[in-house]
Parts: sequence; C-alpha cells; structure tokens
Amino acid sequence: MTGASGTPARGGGRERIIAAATDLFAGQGYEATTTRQIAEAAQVTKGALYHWFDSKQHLLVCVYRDLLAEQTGRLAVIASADAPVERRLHDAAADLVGHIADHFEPLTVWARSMHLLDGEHASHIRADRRRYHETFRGLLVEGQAAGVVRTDVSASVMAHGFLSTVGNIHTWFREDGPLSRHEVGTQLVALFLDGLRPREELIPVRPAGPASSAPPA
Amino acid sequence: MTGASGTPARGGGRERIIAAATDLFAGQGYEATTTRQIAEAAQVTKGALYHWFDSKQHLLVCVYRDLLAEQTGRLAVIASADAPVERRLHDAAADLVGHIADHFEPLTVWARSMHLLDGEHASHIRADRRRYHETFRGLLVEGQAAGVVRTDVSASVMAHGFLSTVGNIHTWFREDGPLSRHEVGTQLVALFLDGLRPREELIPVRPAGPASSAPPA
Amino acid sequence: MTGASGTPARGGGRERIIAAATDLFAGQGYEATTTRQIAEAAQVTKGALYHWFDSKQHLLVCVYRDLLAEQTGRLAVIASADAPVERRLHDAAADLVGHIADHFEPLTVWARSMHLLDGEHASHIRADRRRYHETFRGLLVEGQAAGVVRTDVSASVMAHGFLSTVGNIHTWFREDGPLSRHEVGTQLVALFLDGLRPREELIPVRPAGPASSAPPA
Amino acid sequence: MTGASGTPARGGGRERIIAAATDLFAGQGYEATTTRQIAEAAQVTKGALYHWFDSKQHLLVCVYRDLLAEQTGRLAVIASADAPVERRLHDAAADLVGHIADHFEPLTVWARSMHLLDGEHASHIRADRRRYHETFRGLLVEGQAAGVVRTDVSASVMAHGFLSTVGNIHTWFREDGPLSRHEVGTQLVALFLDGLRPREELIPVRPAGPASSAPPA
DNA sequence: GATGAATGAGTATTCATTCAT
DNA sequence: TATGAATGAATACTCATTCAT
Repeated sequence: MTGASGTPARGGGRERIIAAATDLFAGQGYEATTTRQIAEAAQVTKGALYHWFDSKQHLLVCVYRDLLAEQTGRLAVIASADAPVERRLHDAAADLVGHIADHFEPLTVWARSMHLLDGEHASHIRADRRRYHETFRGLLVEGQAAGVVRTDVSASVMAHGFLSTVGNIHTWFREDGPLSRHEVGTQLVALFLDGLRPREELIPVRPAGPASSAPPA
Repeated sequence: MTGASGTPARGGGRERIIAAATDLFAGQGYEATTTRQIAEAAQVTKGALYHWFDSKQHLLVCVYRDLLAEQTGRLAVIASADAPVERRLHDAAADLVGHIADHFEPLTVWARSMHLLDGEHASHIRADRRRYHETFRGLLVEGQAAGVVRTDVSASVMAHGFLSTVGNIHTWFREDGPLSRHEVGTQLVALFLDGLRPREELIPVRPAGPASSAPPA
Repeated sequence: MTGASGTPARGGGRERIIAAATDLFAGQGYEATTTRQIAEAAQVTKGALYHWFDSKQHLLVCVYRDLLAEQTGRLAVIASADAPVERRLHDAAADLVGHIADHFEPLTVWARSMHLLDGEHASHIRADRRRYHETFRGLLVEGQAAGVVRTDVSASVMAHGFLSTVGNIHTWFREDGPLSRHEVGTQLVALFLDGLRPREELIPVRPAGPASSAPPA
Repeated sequence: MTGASGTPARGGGRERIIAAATDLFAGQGYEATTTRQIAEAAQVTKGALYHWFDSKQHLLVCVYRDLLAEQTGRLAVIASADAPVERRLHDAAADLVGHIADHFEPLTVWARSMHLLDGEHASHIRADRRRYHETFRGLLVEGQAAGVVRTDVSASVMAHGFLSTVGNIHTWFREDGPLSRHEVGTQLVALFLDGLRPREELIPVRPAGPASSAPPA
C-alpha cells in the first residue's frame, strides 16, 4: 500500500527493511549503502525506517544479529548432540562452512563492516560472536580432554584460526574458479581437523637444517 | 626504510603523508579516515596532500604497496633459499607471522579496505597480492611434488586459508590476553604445518558414528 | 489547582501532559523540547498528546495560560485590596517576586518562548500578559495620582522595567550563591520601590562634572 | 566573484557570513534561521560557511562576541575615566542604554538564543558577559565605598537588575509607541540611578498598614 | 613546492503531524 | 479515549576535490 509500484509488498515494515538492508549491505557494503536506498528497496519512507530503527548502525546490528542467531542456534544443536567429540567437531566445522556457502553474500557484510560500529553497538555484536566462539571453543576443549585434540596449541587459538579462515573466504573465493563452494569448504574442514590432531599421532616432519627462528618442537 | 621508491626520505611531505595515512587507516579504517585528518596528522595542508597524491584511493594504494613490497621481498628470499621445501615452508610461515606481529596495525588496513578500491587502483594492488600469494603457493606446490604436503587439498586453498587466518589476527588478538603475539604466531604456524602433512603420515582419527553430512574420508 | 478548566484532574492524560510540558519547556526551552519527550515524560503516547492538544504551540499556550492565570488572580486580589497605594504596590511587587521564587523554572518558559508563537496563539497569550501588565501599571498610575510615585517616568516604563528584571532572575540567579532567593527578591523590591519615589523626596545626587550625554536633572 | 548576481560582494567570506548571520538571527531568531539562508544571504556556498565556522552554534558565538566586545570596550573606557563614580555610573548606564537603542535588533538575538548553546559554546559567551558584568559591578562597589550608592542592596543584585531590565527592552518596546527609544532609555537610567541612592538620602515612604509579607525595613 | 579558500553534491537524522483502527 | 505505524519535508553538516596564487 505504501508504494505505487505493482510489486506486492508482503510483510510488515520492519521485516522488509531488514531484508532490504541485508541485501544492500551485502551487495555494496555498509558505507556505500544509503538510508535512501534502503527505504526505497523496502518500499517504505525514510521516516518509517527511523520509526523502526534508531540509526543506520542499529539497523546493521539487527541484520548481524539475525544472521548470527541462526548460526549460533545450529551450533548449539550440534554441540549438544549425543555423539563423540570428534564427530561433533567435524559436524560443527562442516555446518559452519556449509552455512557460509549458502549465505555467502550476507555474511560478507559482517566481516567488512564490524570495525565501523561504535562502541555501544559493537559490544552487542561482540557479545553474540563471543557466544558462538565460546561454544566452538568448548568443543575443542572437550576434545583436548578426550585426547583427540592436540594440547600444545591453545583451544582459543585453534577456534579463532578456523573461524577467521572461514569468515574470510569471501576475500578470495571466486565463483568462477576451479573449485565449487562446497569443495573449498570440505577442503578447509579437512585442513583444520587434521591440524588439530595430537602430535603423538603424527610421524613428525622436521625441518632438515637449523631453524632460522622459532623451530617447531 | 618504508618505501622502495627513489624519493629521498628527508622527512619530506610525501613520506610523512604516507606514514600518517598508514596509522590512520590502520586505526580507524580507510572509510572513516578523512583527508583532513591525514593532512593534520602529517602536518601538511590539504593542498599539499593533493600535490603528492592524485586521490585518497591513490594514497591507499601507495600505503599498501609499500607494505606489500617489503613482505613480498622477504618471502622471495626465503622461497629461493637453498633448503628443503619443508624448511622453507616453515620459514615462510614463521616469517609472515613474525612480520605481522611486528607490523600489527598497519596490516589491518590491507584486510579491510581492498574491496573499496575502484578497478584502476584495485588491479595494481591485486597484482601485488597475487605475486605474494603465488610465491607462497609455489612453495606448497613444490611441497606436494616432493611428497611432504598433502595433495588432497588444493595448494591454493591451503595458501588462502593460512594467509587469511594470519591476516585476521588483529580481529581477535588481545595484547592483554594470556598469550603473547609470538606465542600465538608459533601456535598458528604449528597448526598450519601439521594440517598440511600428507594423510598417509597420519594415524587417522575417524568419527565414530554415521556422519550427519559429508563424512571425512 | 493547576488549571481553571472544567476538565477533571484525576491524573488524566491532559493534566499529566501539561505538567510534563511545563517541566520540559522550563528546563530546556520550547524549541529544544520534542513532542516525543513530552509524551514519554507524561507517560502517554504521541497519539494521545494530539488527541488533547491541537499542536505543540497549542500546548505551549496552555502551559502559559495556567501559569499566568494564577499570577493574574493573585495580583487582582492585591490590587483591589482596601489599602493605600504604596502598600498595595509593595505587596504586588513582593508577591510577584515571592511567587517567582517559588515557581522559578516554570516561569522561565514565559520569558523565552513567546516570540515563537504564531499570530493566532500569540494573541491569546499577549492578551493575558497585557491584563497582568495593565493591572500592575494601574497601581503605578494610581500612585502617581496620589503623589507617591514619580511622574517624570512613564508608568508603563516603570512596570516593564520591574517586570522584566524580575522575569529574568533565572538568567543569573545561582542557588549556590551568597544570597537566597528571598533575599534577592527583597532587595529587588527595595530597589524598585525606591527608584519609584517622586524626585522631590530626594536630596539630589548630581554628577559632578559636565554630562557627556543626557545629564540627570 | 562568488555569486552570479549583480550585487557587488565586498569583503572576505568570513566578514560577509558574520554580517548575514547577524541580520538573519536578529530578524527571525537563531533556530528559525537555516544555514542555507545564511549562505545565500552572504553569497557564499554552504561549504564555505563550514570552512570558516565549525557549526551554526559557533557562528552564533562569533556574532555574540563581536557585539559584546564592542560593548565591553566602551564600558572599559567609561569606567576608567577620570571622573567621580556617580558620573561614571551615570555614563555607563546611559551608554549601555544608548548603545542598545542603536543596535536594537542584533542584541535581541543575544537575549533569546543563549539558552540554546551547548556547554562548550555557552561558556565562551558567559565568560565575556561576566567580564562586562564585573566591570559594571565594580563601579557600583566603588560607589558604595564612596557613600553614593546604597549598601543595603548587593552590588551584584543591582548590576544584574539593571542589566537584565535593559537587556530585555526588546520584549516590550514598540517602535510605534508613545515614547522613542531614547526617551525610554533615559527614563530607565533615571529609575535605576535613583533606586541606587543610599537610604539616608530618602524621606522614607512607609507602607501604612501591617505588611502582608516581608515588610521593607 | 605549497597554500587555503571555495565547492557542491550528498548524508544521516529529526520531528510535528496524521489517520486507520 | 487512545494507539502506534507511517509520513515527508526540512536540516545541519561532511568531505573529496579543485584551482588561482
């Protein structure tokens, strides 16, 4: 009813604004997206936009949180499943990678714009991210206790390492490259899981000569 | 020693501008940094800034290239050294991590702002990055040929994975955390190198039950 | 006892809105106060606010009139009392000053915002103010006729002078200063009443040298 | 050169902006004046306006300070003249009143808009006003010491009283009234100076009956 | 080599007000 | 009697960039 266009505008204002913002932020970045564009895409007035959201930043936060909430929910299910740690670890990694493969563009926003949020808003997001991170790290700690995950590397470093690798795929992945999204995902998961194993399981591959800096082991 | 350019570095305008821009871009991001701030920090006028650089983007490119050039130079030395691949791989990873530990903030820019460059400028940077990436990847390919690096994961994916993990440390590393920069670096290198090994070297750790999604192996 | 209207004051929306608006207008000025703030402070919705009042200006007028009505009522009682003019003059001045001491902030609005009202609304207020002013001035004219108030200064100027002095106390009075509200009030009244006396009662104090501009006497 | 209009635009941008702002603020109030209007009136672009002034408030402060500086300068000359206090007091009052008569509208701004300034800006103005006030009060204190000004009323109250009376003439003075600006001014000065005299000089006029509230002496 | 005044198109945000329910 | 979603026009302010000197 708002617009004069023929496109039916289903759903309440708030929903449509979130949807429009998600698309635009993902497509052209947060900074390059204007409130005018969002309002037009959502077929509401700029006034309505500010009726529902305090600011553009607030809107960004809401977009984030919706995305994060889903991911966190999925992780919670996997982490608390009735299965051995190594199985759950694998599933968590695979699910994250799969989820990202499916929500590729929206998640790009997340990686690129968070540093633009001011303290107030950033802390909300950070809290949500922390929750995800903690659950993931919990799995690794559990694995260390069970002896299936190496203990010479901090669980936190492992979690951060994997999460940021995966969260930055958008940086280099090319849809027209030799590998599909899912192939890349599978390979990253393999890489990660294998790097995780306790050192005792490995037949060590030592650098031959004297190490220039910190030598491994 | 910042630049490789022939311009004398006698505290002249150009040098100071690059230095100021590097700091500001690193600290608050490219988008959030204004030319005014750069000019003030460099103690030059805005006019002078445009005397030396064509545009803000041009400035960003210059900041990048100086940074990248150094890193690429170091990698070239390591990659072409007379040592076994595994040794050179280790050294390359360790050096990158060490270099980042030392140039922590400046390198943040690199991760966050590249998508903002327009075609003209982006291609220059991309070429430089590609050069680094290719050298690194070359090492992995060499390793695969020598049988010390797994072949079931694309060398490109391995390179991108490690490079983006390392390039995003700034996202989560806390100076006041339990681990020092160098400890974190060492652990990341270990994680990476161990994930790299050919699968035959491993005593496999199989998920116990039936896999919910793509099972490993 | 705030309003003279017939509306029952059972904490209904209207009363609460007036009260909230009075506080806010006094505290931050009419212009700087938003309808949103008023609605929130009155714990009603913005819709309800517009149910009771035609516009923000209408609300301002209502705030004024309540305030002025009380003051005008008190003045009427004093002016028509059975007492010599000088007594009634003194009482009028003292009462105004006392009243202001008690309703310090609300009356601030009055001084600052009247010029913002449009013709329609302004004339209502102006009529009310005029009524107050006229009564006060009537007292002075009466005093002039009785020979207890100087006639070389227009009664209107005297009235305006005192009224605006008193109406601007809020500009400079500091609760934590050396004098209390009532001390300041008493001194202003004395100053005013003494300035009022016929010149013949005075032993003139002449400027010694030749006057640079209009010399007194 | 800036505009395309035929009106010659003499003077630098900054001067013209101040002049235009002064006129507009005086004519329609600070809040009702838009930066667009100011820029157009000054025949500069809005950008130029912000080149010279940090904000609209900053501009207001500059307008104020120019006005205040002149008034303060004049007062300083009078106060330090080689003449008896009563003469200098008279001259100061007369000069202020005369100055206001001549700069009627610009000074209106000052009275109406100061409460809109935020802390930072307000304090600059307040400091300037204080300086004026202090000099004026100094004259009264001197008068008290010399025995020509009453001591039962605080010099500060006298100064504030007169200054705010005079500063609010714009509230009620009508160009088309029976008295001219200068007549009104002269009368206010007389009223003030006579209210100032030591009480001993007066043949007291006592309220006849018992006082309803605080009786004078 | 360097200045600094000027530009102008663009941005997020505000806010009194309306109206279907 | 009251709601609250929606409006739309207006506003202060930003900022990369230019150019005469």
